[in-house]
Amino acid sequence: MTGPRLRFAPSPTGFLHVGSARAALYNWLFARQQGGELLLRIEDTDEARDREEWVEGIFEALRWLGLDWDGEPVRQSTRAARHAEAAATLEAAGRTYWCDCTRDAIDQRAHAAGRPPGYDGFCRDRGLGPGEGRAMRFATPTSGATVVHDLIRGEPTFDNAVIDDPIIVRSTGKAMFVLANVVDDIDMAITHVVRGEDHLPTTPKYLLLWEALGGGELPVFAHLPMLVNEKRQKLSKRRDSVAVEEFRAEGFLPEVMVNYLALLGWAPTDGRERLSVDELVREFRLTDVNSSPAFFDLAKLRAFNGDTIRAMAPDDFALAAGPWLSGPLDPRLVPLVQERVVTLAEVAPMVDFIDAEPVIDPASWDKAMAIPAAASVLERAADAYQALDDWQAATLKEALVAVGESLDLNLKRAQAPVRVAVTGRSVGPPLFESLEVLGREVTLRRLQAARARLG
RNA sequence: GCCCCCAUCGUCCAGCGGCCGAGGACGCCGCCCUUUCAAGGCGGUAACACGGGUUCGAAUCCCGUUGGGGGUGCCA
Repeated sequence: MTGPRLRFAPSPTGFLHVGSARAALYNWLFARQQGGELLLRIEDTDEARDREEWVEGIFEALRWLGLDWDGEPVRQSTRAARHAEAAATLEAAGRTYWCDCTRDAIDQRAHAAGRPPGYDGFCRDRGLGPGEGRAMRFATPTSGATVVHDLIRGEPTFDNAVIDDPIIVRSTGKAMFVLANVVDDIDMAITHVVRGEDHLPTTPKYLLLWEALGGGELPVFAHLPMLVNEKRQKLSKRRDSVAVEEFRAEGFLPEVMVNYLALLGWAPTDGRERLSVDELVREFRLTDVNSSPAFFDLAKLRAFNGDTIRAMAPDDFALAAGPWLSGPLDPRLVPLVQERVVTLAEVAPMVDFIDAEPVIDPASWDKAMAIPAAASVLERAADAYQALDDWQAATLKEALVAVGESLDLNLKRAQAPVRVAVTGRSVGPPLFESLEVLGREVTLRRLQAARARLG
């Protein structure tokens, strides 16, 4: 007995969004845990919307997340002959008919008859043959019921009478999604179909087609809860910015994405939330996945990312942040910055004053320089730093404490003008370590420039 | 309209008939620490949608209501 065979079957119509990534992850976790296989199928049959660049983007995003797959990805577009063959089989078995109804005609008939929208089987018995503007429909049973066996949802049951006859071959001769999907799953010997809940309503058609094609043992289904936005609507590529590639660019860590995504719809029962990939593979249970939709909470993702960054070895952190920086970050500042960022992209703006002249933030300036003694602080700090023997954080701090005392200011207040003068902002890494790295010359120049600016 | 799915703190989860006067995490609030900002420590706020059943006992099972979502394409 071989392991289960799963598939992730995205259509290349955009970036990989987090909902798809979550589906890919759950497929991957289950396959890896069960010693099965995860196949990749690119459903590129929508010429109007598919773009080749998205295909490579999907591969790249999956690789970044650490989700690998078995064998070469299957391009659905290369399987047209098999789809046509399957359609011919169904036609020969008398399970199909040709239809020349336009969408308008269908709608008008429904409206005129006061029936709900949807195809009415108008062409079922017209005996039409293939031809211009004619599509092939699959004749679904008019009685009985079709049951979906779903690991997550139990057994959703659909009356066959309410299942419309789907178009399976377009008038162009190309297979529609349902047919291609079923034929490919049969040929790829898929045993478990793990996908979004949005596919559940079309699953009975899938099942009926599978049986009509003699696909053999039916796959087991697991329809995952949708990922929703703050309005509790299904995440959409257009409306919501949720591309995996974007999170990557913003400096989220791949293991954090995987950890967080895994928890959207599933959790171990002991309450642990920070799980390694190995732990996820070991502990994940498809049957324990929730059935209710989950909101993708950026705040929690950020919390996880910050935690993980802080837990990194400083060298690893510096290495990881590299791509977001123009040059190397002084080792003395690495741990200080590491503790203060949530994403890797936040590193650069935090230390930009080191290598470039500070950009003065007006609000910070106004607040720090508002105290009457600000000018004196800058002057005396410059004097003290000019005379300082030992240019180190500890002595720099001592000297400024003394300056503060001479002006009756505590360090909290005395450091503010210096910080803004040197970094341009009121927030940033610890001041004295920053000055140490900056060096005497630059520090003095910036203190004097700020003093001059004060007038 | 019709079909299907869903329903525990603001959010994500735990709970699978008694251990629940409901637990954890994120968020939020307060306090402590503190050279800014963080981090850290401590404490707090906050939920079983509603109504019927079943049962000695229900957040947990059943039915209904309400609410939300998805589907209903010659898209996938």
